[in-house]
Amino acid sequence: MTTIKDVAQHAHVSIGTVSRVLASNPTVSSELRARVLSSIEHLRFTPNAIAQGLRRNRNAVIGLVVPDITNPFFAELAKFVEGMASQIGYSVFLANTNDDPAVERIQLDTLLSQSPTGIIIVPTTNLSTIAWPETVSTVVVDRAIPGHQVISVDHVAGARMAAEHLLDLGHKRLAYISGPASSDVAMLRLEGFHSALSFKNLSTTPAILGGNFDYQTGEMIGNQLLSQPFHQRPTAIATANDQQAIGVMRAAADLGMKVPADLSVVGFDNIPLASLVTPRLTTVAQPLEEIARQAVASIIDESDIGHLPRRVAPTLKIRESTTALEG
Amino acid sequence: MTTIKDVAQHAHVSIGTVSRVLASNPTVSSELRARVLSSIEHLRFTPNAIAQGLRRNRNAVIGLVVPDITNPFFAELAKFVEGMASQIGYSVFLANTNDDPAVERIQLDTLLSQSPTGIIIVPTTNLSTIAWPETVSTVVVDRAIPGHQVISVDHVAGARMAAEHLLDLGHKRLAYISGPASSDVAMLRLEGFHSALSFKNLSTTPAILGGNFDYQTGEMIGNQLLSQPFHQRPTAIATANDQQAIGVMRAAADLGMKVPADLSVVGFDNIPLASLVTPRLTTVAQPLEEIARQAVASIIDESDIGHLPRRVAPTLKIRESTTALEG
DNA sequence: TTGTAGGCGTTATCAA
DNA sequence: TTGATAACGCCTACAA
Repeated sequence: MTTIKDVAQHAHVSIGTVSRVLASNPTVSSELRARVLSSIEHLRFTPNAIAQGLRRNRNAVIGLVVPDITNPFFAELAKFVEGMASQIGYSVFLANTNDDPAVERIQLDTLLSQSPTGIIIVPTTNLSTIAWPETVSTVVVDRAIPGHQVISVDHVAGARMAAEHLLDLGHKRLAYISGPASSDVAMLRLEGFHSALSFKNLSTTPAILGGNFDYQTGEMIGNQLLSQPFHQRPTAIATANDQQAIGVMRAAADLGMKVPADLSVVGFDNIPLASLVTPRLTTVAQPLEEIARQAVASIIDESDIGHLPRRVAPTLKIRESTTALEG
Repeated sequence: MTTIKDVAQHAHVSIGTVSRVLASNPTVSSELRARVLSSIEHLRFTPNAIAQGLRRNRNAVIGLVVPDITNPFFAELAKFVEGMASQIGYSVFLANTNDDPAVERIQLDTLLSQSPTGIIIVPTTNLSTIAWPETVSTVVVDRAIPGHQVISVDHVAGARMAAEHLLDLGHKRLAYISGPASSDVAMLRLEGFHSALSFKNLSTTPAILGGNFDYQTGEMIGNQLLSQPFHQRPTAIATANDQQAIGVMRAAADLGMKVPADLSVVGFDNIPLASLVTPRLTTVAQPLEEIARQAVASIIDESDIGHLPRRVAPTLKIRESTTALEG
């Protein structure tokens, strides 16, 4: 392993000078700078990030903590975060919590022991018990945690858009599949759904059922909902995320129902898969790249110390899984 | 930030002693050990991984380099790797290469600057130009790279199983959608497909078409294949991975064809989605958890220095997308 | 403008 | 069995 010392010897300068050209310190003569640069090139020297980290008490690393990287939504977030981070020379730690607070604690502890520059987290708990070193900045995605920077879509507005879309299509018997009651996101989206309905007079109150943010929940509750007699079952179902929506479509297919002819379905998140299932899923899109961009930026850029919650606007992607109610 | 020094003061011992209890060094008296342990507890001390890394010239970190974390297959690999790593106190770096050799180089450079214990990589190039420090062990997944430990599924056997399944069902006009010719994996799977056919006498030679390992390729080539006149188009299509297979099913649906009645489809990988699409996809399953287990183990366990390629056996998951040829 | 030296938190070697 | 102390590779006052 070649060090700053080797470079110094090779260029016939002191290690201080090498360090300064590494830091682009302007106080070094162009002559020496050239010599050092060529030595660096010649020796294929890369500064030891560990040593830099120790010295600066801060490693060029960003921690990304998500409930489940297998969830396409988080995978995409990870892709964007990793892309932006590596562009500026940062590495990213990936940590899965499996939605388990105990695991989350441990993950954060080992992450913090690495002195990351910052941590981007989609938390499963309220984190209040964690001792955050002041040196590591954090960005919370999707959830509001007191004392931390927050970035997320406007969940309420998004769910409202979904519900309004269904209502505009003439649907009256709606159902909503929510996420776990312990999830702020689930509650916000549910609130959005409700707020849209409060403007209309519906002959029947919509069924609200909750579960997890996964395919299984969608399939199970969908099956339950759609197994009801014709005149009771919903003509449209909105869900708290795309996985659930796809599960619902799966259940509908298993029951011999056609989407959207027999049933309209709207999801949330716009995961890549949403545009690939049959029929293509109408859904509320999160501007994930923008979220990742802001998250990384606010970690790197220390000038940005305002703890204002940032809400980014969702957009409704109308595709094939929704249609106007017939007759 | 509390350090080993603080602990030493609090426990009225030297920092050497604290370091020794941290290392579970048996040469420390049980009395002092107890004092130190309680001080550690009391001060909520966690050793600084960066400092340890500098001293040991090796950080408790594993690098995971994949072409695209958005690919469910790699996402699942990441989940398993991360799970096993964090269980033993290791963190994992995630790096996306986008299948770009130049990006891969840069990613590896910044990764190596962090002195990881090892790197698990699904390479896009042959890596020969990279200078690997001897201190960081590597495991290559899916591809054989001279000089590196390799773990992968038996691609040839897997593709052969898929082809044989189709032949057993009576299909005669087969087509195969391959991956990029630059990919070893694609070539091995293609070879497996061919080897199965060589046993049978087919009235027509199967169409072999190549593209990328993604939905789009499957959809595009599928469309092309299925747009042919009835008596020319294939009755069964095998693909190089599940995304392509799902793309094919998408194309079939768009053309008004039913799977499996009008067309049988077999994928490869068994991504989570495979069992959720309609119809559920018949596919060749990779034992991903086992691959992850072996990869992590061979990085941590230095006794395991044999560079034997390890091939793990695939299994065929027969689901709903394949059926016997009618008439 | 350049060089020297102290220290970041830890481990490991050497005495005691 | 324990306590000093010298590195590990780098940055940054401080001197020159």
